[in-house]
Amino acid sequence: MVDKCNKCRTELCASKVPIFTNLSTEELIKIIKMTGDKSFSKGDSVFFEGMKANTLYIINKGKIKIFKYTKDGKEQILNILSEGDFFGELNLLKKSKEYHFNAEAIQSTKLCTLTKSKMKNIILDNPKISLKMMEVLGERLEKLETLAQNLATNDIEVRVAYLLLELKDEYGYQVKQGIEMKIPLTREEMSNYTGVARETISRKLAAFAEQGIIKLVGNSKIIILDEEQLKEYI
Amino acid sequence: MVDKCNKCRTELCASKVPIFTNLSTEELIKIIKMTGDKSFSKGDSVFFEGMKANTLYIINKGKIKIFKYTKDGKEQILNILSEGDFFGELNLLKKSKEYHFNAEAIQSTKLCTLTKSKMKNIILDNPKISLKMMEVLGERLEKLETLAQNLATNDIEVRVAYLLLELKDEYGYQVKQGIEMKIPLTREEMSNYTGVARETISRKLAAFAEQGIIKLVGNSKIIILDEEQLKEYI
DNA sequence: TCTTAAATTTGATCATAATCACATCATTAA
DNA sequence: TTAATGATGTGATTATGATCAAATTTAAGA
Repeated sequence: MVDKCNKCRTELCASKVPIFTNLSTEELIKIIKMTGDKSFSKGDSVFFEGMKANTLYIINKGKIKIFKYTKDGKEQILNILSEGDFFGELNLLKKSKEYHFNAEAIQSTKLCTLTKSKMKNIILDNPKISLKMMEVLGERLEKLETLAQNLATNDIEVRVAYLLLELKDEYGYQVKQGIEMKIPLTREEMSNYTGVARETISRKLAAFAEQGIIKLVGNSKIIILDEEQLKEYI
Repeated sequence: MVDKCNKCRTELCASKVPIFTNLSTEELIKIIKMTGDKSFSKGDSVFFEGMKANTLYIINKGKIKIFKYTKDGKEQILNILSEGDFFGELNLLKKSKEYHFNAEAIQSTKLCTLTKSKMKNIILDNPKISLKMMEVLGERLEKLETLAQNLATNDIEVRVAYLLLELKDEYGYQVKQGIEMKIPLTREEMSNYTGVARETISRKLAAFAEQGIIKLVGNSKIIILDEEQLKEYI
């Protein structure tokens, strides 16, 4: 029973995480035994900005949006994380003991949890993990730099084109017509990621569709018909 | 002669760098022997986006701005780095072999240089360095998240207030009237950091001065008279 | 399938910062 | 000190996206 559970957990959680991929099977099992589980429904909060931070979360299934609130109460989405991604990790290293952003499930989501102290032990036992983590942090930095660059751009079409290409990288798959993607974001969340009003997102998407660059199918499916033209905006 | 040089270098470079502070004196000297030097005048480029990345830079003296270009050719400043900061490090870990941003001296600047392979050796010899580096990367991530949050804010006064408070943390010192700071940024660079037009920066600063929140002295000195009121914008 | 609430789109108006043009100021070097 | 040059400030205009107010569409549940 325990074995079955461990095997199942191995397949579903720690082994999926890039930062753990260098470890031996024994190490992995040791880690898996330390993890806990938590389930969240769409719209549930994992934690809020300002809450005491003592847990590292690893996404087993589902999607999490990471965001902060701007002065006027609007949420600014910083990242959308999927299966295998982890978050809450910065607070493992820093003096600060509070999360500085909010995490909320945008789909039905299962998370594995590791306490701060257990994660520290794992890192101390396996120094290579920190190298892997640095790599992941570096990628996240680069992504945020690009986000900042785009938020600074006053040309709104550039921002929307950037959003579409970001989504493509994460959710796109080839179909006859072009690259189809089932997006996990509502128009409002697209607005909160790009800093562009919800109505303006609608209008720009409609304009792109008009030009034959994309095709809108319902609310959550977009097909990129002409990727090259989209790229020219950036 | 060599000893004197090493001692001098110890004081001026590697020992200043937070990621090296845990090391023993012998380790430090070993590292210092590996570093090279480079000097830059105000306005000189250290490297461009797309250039082959094989060097880690440590700031010995001066200031460096890190930026990317937006589609329309405007520069978006991502960070202003000072003495003790390092940059170019992400490329030590990633497959990517090219810098993905530009670095330019905004003051007369001296840099210490470490090649990619030498830095790798140092990390392998001293696993604790990677923990320190993670901490620094985490701080940089947090800063960028706040930058993104502010660039997304459509209220321009919020962005300018944020800029002033950022500058205060880095360059402010108490005087009778309030907190004085000698800013290393031109109005244009403030514009390129906040994503707000240069003229608008001028106008908003003038408005803040009008309200008695700040006092402008020449082009590069600002005194924050009422920090609380400034904070209320954020 | 039908119902219904929520999400999205569309239209009209408005506010505001970008832009352009130029005046003024500050700083550096002679 | 004075040029001379680059940086900054100011005014007027304009463009554009935010906002408000419906209308419409979508999607989930009965």
